[in-house]
Amino acid sequence: MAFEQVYEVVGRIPRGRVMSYGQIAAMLDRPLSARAVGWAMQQCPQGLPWHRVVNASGGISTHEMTDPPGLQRLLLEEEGVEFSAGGKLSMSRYRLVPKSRSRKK
DNA sequence: CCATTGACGAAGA
DNA sequence: TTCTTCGCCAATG
Repeated sequence: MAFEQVYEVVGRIPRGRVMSYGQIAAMLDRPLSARAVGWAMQQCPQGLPWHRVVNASGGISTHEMTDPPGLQRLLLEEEGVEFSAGGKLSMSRYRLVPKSRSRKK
């Protein structure tokens, strides 16, 4: 699992759109490496739209140690992403679809 | 080299 | 719908 690839994919996520760790892993031919992707994000270099990466549930999984709590949500809302009452977003709506790069259905 | 942990995910209760 | 369990990858002790 080349973390560089992970960073590259994350960098391709357009504004107002998000991707799950598992989705990124699958994009790298490693559908079962979602956790490894998370590890890569833990060392995400600056200048990367890491806030566009959320878990498959559309929730925020960041930990306050490496990232201020609530920051990711604010950044996403800044891009027009609407969150549900549960602090989660409509993955089916904001999820970036590979190859097509359009919202699902 | 083996065991534990972690920004995950899908399935079962 | 929410919580728990198991599986997978990479890193660390």
